[in-house]
Amino acid sequence: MNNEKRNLSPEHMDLAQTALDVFDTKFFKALCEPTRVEIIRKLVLLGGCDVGTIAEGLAQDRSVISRHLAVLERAGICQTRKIGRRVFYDLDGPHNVAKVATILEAIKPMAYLCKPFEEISGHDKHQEKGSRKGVA
Amino acid sequence: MNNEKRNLSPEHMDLAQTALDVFDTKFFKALCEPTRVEIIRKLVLLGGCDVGTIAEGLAQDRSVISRHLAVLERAGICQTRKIGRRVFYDLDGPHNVAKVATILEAIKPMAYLCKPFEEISGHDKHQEKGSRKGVA
DNA sequence: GCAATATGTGCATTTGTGTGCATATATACG
DNA sequence: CGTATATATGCACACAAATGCACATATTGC
Repeated sequence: MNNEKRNLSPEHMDLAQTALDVFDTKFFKALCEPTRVEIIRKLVLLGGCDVGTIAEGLAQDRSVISRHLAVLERAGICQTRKIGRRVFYDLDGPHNVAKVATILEAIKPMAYLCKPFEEISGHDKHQEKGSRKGVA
Repeated sequence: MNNEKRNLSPEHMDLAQTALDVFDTKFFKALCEPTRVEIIRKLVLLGGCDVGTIAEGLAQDRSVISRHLAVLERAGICQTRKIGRRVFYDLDGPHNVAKVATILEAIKPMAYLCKPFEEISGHDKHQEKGSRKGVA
């Protein structure tokens, strides 16, 4: 377990800090669930809908859809508006696009700072003999 | 549960199709885990490392880190190279940036196609009396 | 007021995931 | 060859998340 740090340049440190700050766990987690993705698809197609309409045709119980919608809202992916006894959910498109754009900007330096095995291939430590073939 | 679909324009259907096709569940899922994010941070800082070095200083057992690295690799986030008895993991920066860029391109139309409650506010159905205040 | 409808919540069950330990496998070293 | 080191895997356990049912709450319409 060698501990010599190689890439501790300001650029790398900034990338490690900035990039991972924008990794909104709640945002990613909300998008991991197949049912939630289906809900998003439906919202794209139908626009703002009440819970009953969204749950229509989906396999899960309305209460489950309601919970998923709450997750999406807490992640900032959609907004709600109560009209009478119904609660309408709608995607916050500008917010979602802005969030992904922010992430992209933050990780962009990774494209040239984290090229896989760029330095290790030319490195002179830890070479077990005859093992480094075709490194590049 | 009204079922009248409102936004079934070609643009919305294309968005629903294209955008959600690029929602790589494996990719998002890999980024949900705090430990995996820490691993990524370490890889940014140190560059390509063997498992032992990565696990150094982290709370979890090496075997756990090894598993997390396997998840990251299956998600395409990092690549591996075996050198001797060690396995080096390194971030695939170009791939990761390209993936996020693809997602951003796919969801961009959402910024103007999914403005929350744009149509519902002016819609004439489902108005329970006196409930729609300040819609906009 | 009461019945009907829409949504959210408590609870129990199931499923999935992270974790650590022990161990198997692979490679290096002597 | 055997021993030491590095990594991955099998297994068991803990904990979180998804699910469905029943029910509470809120609102409409009579």
